[in-house]
Amino acid sequence: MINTPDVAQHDALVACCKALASPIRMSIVGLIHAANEPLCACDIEQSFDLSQPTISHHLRILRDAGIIAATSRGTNIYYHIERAQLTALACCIEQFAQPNGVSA
Amino acid sequence: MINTPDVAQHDALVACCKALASPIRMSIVGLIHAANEPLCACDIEQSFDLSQPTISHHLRILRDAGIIAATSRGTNIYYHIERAQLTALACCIEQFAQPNGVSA
DNA sequence: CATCTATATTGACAAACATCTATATTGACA
DNA sequence: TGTCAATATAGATGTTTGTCAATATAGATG
Repeated sequence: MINTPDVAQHDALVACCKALASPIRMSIVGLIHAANEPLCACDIEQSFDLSQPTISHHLRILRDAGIIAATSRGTNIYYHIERAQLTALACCIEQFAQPNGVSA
Repeated sequence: MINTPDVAQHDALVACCKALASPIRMSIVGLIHAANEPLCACDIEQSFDLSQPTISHHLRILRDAGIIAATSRGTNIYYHIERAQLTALACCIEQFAQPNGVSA
């Protein structure tokens, strides 16, 4: 979650941007969003022309940033979007678009 | 501006995130926002313990992503935030936080 | 328990990035 | 025009990132 004090917030903000700063990871998020339901890693892998470990790596980065979360069922691992985190990120960015000193 | 067709929008989105995916660049944006007025490069340089060319480099990346814009006056170059771009970015991210198929 | 499937981890390597020093450009002004 | 101040560009170098092949782990099932 992005809402903590100054420095930590700044770091989390950067971490989220970093996680989304890749065409592949942005596409993964778009894919899960478009699916409107959790997707398992194998579904995601099939959408890209990249090796399984590479996708696994990108999923971990998104997970570490708190942008997606995982739920296991049997041998499958399903990923869903962490809405609160993305909303918080969007708010932080929107702040920069507002004149300073304006609360809303 | 982020609002164009699919692929271009995706790329612009990634480009913006990439530009913000650095503690220094995020701080630069925060600095300009906090100042509430355009800041010239020399002001920005003084806030960091980095060489002038390095800051210049980061400013260019932010500018190329459309997040800030420059205005020259004399020998100084003043940077301000491109609010529309950041708002567009925030909206795109917020979309991912919303269930798919919901327009508002 | 042996084996299969799904996913993660490790190690290696190339590409991209951040930083510096040195140098170039541009505008102001004596 | 010569010089100074502000900024940008170029080239070199260490660090980080993306990728793959190989291997490990964990759950399901014969």
